Amino acid sequence: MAQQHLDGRRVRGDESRRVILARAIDTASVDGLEGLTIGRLADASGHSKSGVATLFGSKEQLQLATVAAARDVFIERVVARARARSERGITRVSALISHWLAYSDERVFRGGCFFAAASVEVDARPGAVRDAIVAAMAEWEDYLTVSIEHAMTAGDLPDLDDARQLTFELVSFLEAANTRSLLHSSTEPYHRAAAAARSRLLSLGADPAPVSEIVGPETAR
Amino acid sequence: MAQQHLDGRRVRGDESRRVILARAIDTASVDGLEGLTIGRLADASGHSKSGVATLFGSKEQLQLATVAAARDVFIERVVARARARSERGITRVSALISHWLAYSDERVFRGGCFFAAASVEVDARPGAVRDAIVAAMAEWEDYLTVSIEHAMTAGDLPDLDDARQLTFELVSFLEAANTRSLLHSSTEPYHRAAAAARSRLLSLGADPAPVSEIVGPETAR
DNA sequence: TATAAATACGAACGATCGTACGCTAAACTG
DNA sequence: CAGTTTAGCGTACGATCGTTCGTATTTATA
Repeated sequence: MAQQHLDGRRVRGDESRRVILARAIDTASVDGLEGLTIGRLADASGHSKSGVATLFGSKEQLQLATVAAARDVFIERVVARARARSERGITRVSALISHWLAYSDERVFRGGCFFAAASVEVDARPGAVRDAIVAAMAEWEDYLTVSIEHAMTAGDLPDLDDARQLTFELVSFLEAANTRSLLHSSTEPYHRAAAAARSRLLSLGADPAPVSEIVGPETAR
Repeated sequence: MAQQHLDGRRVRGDESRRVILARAIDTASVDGLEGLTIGRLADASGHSKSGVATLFGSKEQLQLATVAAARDVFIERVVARARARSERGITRVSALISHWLAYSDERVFRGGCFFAAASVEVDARPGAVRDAIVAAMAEWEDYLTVSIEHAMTAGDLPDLDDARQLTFELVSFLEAANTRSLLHSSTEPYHRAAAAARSRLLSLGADPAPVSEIVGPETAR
């Protein structure tokens, strides 16, 4: 899997990149990917400006590395945790929703969901960065769609002809809650999103028990 | 209402501001309010850089004027048109949704809905610009909520204890459709949003006839 | 008619941006 | 051991940013 011979130079560089990217994902979630600047990242991480520039090559490559780092965090906080704590079926779908809300509410990124911010920033601007955001979001929505299809196969949900429609509706609630929580400095939107997702799944005849585990903040965990 | 004595100087300045702001709302919908620059607006509108600076005073005031100009466009394209073409009740609610989708789909702003872009940009950045965005969005959501309450009073919808919950769900669909249409250069998300809103209203027992008038692109109008 | 206000311009300011160049030190490769 | 690659720094470049200043022009006001 990993390289056989660890290159000490690359190890050092990877660690530097790791530290810098940890700052970058927070900064970008607040100021946007365009708001990332090499100079400020250098100051914040104790490197020189040209050092940061060397480590990433160009601003666009820095942005792409930031997207990749944010994707790792998202997968760990939402997908991996939901997988570890739920079985396939409606329970998994509920867990994905609940962990997404917790991920946004807990401000894993300082400016809320990184991809909610980035997708809106780049949606009208073609380029490699936009392509990376599109790919990451498609990955997430595909995973949620497959999870819904598993719930259908398990008989937890009726056989919808278009699981993607339900995915669209659920992620709509999640992203709207993220933005409104930030705009109004309130956790109420998370409760609204949880209630909306719950009632939508119940309207499809899902088992009320796992669906009721879609929770907003306060009671989350 | 208006001033009695028109000041010829102000008339000239207002016209200049009008032309500049027409560019600004399009630019901001693509590059964000922070992406607005006085120099580029000057070039695009045939004014000098210092001329634009004089007309607006500061960049923040330019951003605030841009938000106000975008609000005017939104009210005309969505609220005023829906009011003119529908009666109070579920018909009005459907019209608001349908006109919102058309407003986004027709790219009244080059980068899609101005407020969808701006709200996500400023949601984690306190300041006067964010306050203006919050106020404009609250105005819109309040209007939709009141329209829902009118539909309830008219008996078109059951008496929900919380009309704002339905508002949250509906605007979630609209904004998600806007972003996804831009990200994927597709009109499909508008059909998804229309279908989602339709089925949500039908699940509340609304009259299928006016609800079916919530339409995506192609068939819109 | 004198004064003030508003539009508009050119020029310049200090700051910050992304990038490039030259260089050193360390680590790997033949 | 010689040569190459990578990390990292200092410096400098041209571009663009928001803002300020001085000045001219037009219009309104006293």
